[in-house]
Amino acid sequence: MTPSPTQANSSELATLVVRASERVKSDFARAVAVFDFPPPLARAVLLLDQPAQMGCLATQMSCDQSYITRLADDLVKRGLATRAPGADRRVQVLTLTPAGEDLKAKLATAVSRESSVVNALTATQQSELSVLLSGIVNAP
Amino acid sequence: MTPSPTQANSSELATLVVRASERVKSDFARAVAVFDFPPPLARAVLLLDQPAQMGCLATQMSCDQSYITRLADDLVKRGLATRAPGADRRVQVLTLTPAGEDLKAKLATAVSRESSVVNALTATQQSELSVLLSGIVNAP
DNA sequence: AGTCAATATTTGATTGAGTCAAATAATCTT
DNA sequence: AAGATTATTTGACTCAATCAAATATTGACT
Repeated sequence: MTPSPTQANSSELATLVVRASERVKSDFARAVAVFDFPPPLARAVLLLDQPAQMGCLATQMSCDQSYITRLADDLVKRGLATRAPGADRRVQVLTLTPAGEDLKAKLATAVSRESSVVNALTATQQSELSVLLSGIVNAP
Repeated sequence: MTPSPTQANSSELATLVVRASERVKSDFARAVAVFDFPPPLARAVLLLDQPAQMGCLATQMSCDQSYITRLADDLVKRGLATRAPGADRRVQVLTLTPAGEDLKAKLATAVSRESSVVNALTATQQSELSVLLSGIVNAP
């Protein structure tokens, strides 16, 4: 029995998903490289909408908390954020400095400008894509 | 001016693409973990349809050639492939051993069984997705 | 008040996936 | 035959991220 076309194509489709993601990531990396910024750090800056506690950031980035500690070290060293204990003094609250807010705005613009997702698809296509990918992400 | 809905959603869509890819990769990793197999090595095995020269494999996996050297070392050490000089004696040709072919078949089955892309989308949805992602991947 | 469990962050060590540069070997061009 | 090109290999290294253990604080219970 020859392999069903569905099976052959599904593997190609899986690699296409991965390649699209690599494209998204490289768009992102290229956009932030201009600012001499490692992508994970840029991601953290863009997620800091309001002062956030570190564990929360770890959840959003779905990574280990200890990794956030190191990103935060870097942000503070660059003068882009401050770390201050919260009301509950176990937690540390990260807050962007004015320089951080400033950079965040520039990053957002650059990232959006470089985004193939934005540039290559119409709004309609974008929402179709969103539906399909949600199906994958939310699969059991 | 409030940010246009398009701009807000495009960043979400970008992260959705990345999350879908992470899902695809973790499906893959879970499928091959049963065989005590690092994902990149499994990927190489699945790409070895016919005897292939190493540089070619590097192109397919879009990675540095030297990385293929190390994967090949591992495959040979595990008795899954042999390395033999080709007609052009600069090149080394990788060929799956019977054990390698055997494992490859099992890997293919397991990977396809675990694939959310297969399991969560209808055939029609899969081809729609393919069109949209190609648009991203082939963007200028 | 005092103890015990749970939560948040930090540090040091380590892993995995890969790159880069230089070395070697073989082939092609002239 | 010389020099440029191509394929692979090796050693050193980077980057993103995790794990395990340590520390500090809080909450719950008695």
